[in-house]
Amino acid sequence: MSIAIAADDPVQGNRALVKRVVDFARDHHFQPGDRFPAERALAEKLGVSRNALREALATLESLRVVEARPNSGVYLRRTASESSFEAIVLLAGLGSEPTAVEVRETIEVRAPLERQAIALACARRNDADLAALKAILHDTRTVLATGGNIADCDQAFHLALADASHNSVLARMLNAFYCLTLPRRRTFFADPARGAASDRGHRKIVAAIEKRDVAQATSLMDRHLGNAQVYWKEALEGGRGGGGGAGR
Amino acid sequence: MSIAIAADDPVQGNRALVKRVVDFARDHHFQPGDRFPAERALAEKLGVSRNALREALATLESLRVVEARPNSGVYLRRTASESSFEAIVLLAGLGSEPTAVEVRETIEVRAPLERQAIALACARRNDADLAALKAILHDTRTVLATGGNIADCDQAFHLALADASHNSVLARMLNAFYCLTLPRRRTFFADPARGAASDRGHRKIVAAIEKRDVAQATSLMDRHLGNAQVYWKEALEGGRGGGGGAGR
DNA sequence: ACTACCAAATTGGTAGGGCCAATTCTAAGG
DNA sequence: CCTTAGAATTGGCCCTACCAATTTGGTAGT
Repeated sequence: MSIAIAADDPVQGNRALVKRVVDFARDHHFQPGDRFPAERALAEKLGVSRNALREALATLESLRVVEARPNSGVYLRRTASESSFEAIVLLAGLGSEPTAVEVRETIEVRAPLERQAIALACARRNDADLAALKAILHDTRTVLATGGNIADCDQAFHLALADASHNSVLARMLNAFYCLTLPRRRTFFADPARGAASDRGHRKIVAAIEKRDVAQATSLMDRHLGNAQVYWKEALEGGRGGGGGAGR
Repeated sequence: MSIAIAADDPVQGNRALVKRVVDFARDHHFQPGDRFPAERALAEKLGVSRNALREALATLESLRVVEARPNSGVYLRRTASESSFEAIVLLAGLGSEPTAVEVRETIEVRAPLERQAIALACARRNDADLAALKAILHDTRTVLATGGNIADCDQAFHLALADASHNSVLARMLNAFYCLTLPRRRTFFADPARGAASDRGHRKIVAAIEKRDVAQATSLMDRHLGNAQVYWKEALEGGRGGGGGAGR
């Protein structure tokens, strides 16, 4: 597939510092609008130079997580309405588990996008797209036959699907959403039954895309996303640690 | 309304430097994967300190526009598939006009999100949401009566609509999309006829939301977005400068 | 007691210096 | 021609210093 995965490289360098700054806010029970210590003080407290801290703050500011007011201070934004969408992905990749509300909201956004992607894929997919999808299905079968974990295959499939929509913005966003649930996905697919079920769903979807049957394809995708919703609901209501869902 | 608008503050401080770095890449006809000059050299060429440049690069890296490889250099990413969604908004705010492809792709992503937002709004809107929407409609009428520009009212309306979905992720993303077309919107609404037409559409949508009529509301929204598509198509095909569309 | 005003401290923004570790390039040596 | 050791390059990081704007505190005048 053509899209490089984020997952392990979101600002890999100062990634750690960015996380520490976020942790600082969390550990101090920051409320939206709260002010961080002065850069000099915070840098000393974190044991880094002011330059390094400022680069981390520049990152957080570009993600709209914080706001730096000249001659005043650095303030935590009202994340609910002001912070960047990518910030959620970043924070998720940083280790902060998403809350139940974030998961619900994310699913509500992802669902119509997946629906749109598959609709566009039906209309625009070319032979190369189809071949790529089928190749991934073949790989998946091989992995399943040996009892392996199909997490990588699943990711490849969804990326190929997003590519087939021939909309790079859409592909990017779906990729971001996918990465959001990456940590749980491998655990999820540890159960071979889930892998097999996922594979069956994928095959039906590819068949619908091959026939360019939009109605059938979107219907199948809706069912898939419904499953994802169920999994997440169980995982979150059932105590957060159940190794549960990362829908397909 | 509750959401603060991005528009004029995306990293206001080093915003200018970020733009200059992007411009540098553009002016030098950078291709994806191309390497920037060394930080020291680039800082001198841009007439800024290395620290300031590094903060700008940290911003661009967090937006996945560039990638810094230690002991190697800073490289331009394959923006089509690797750069952040927010990067488009940033670059748009920086003055770079979106390309026709970007506009098409953006509309294709925005449409299902608006659809989802209005569906959720029908299900979850409370009296306060409805009151906010109606208050905006009232303001709009006042502005229209005096022949003013309803760009601000339009923005307030869409923000209130996004808020009524009670999904902050969705609201954030729609806000970002809205900001993408902000520059053209005021020009668009300079024509009072367009403002009046937009207002009529808004009123129908509010009525549908009040009745919690999902089918009616989404249908109305689809029609609106269809208009938007037409406007953009005209604006882009008709020579890019037509003062055209920022369709609601 | 209240106000007006000025100076000191604070703060983010920026500059420029330096050192390190890893990579890459280069040239000497086999 | 290949190997290898050293030099140059590069991003990552730290440190000090200065600036402009704001905030803060006290002081003098009414």
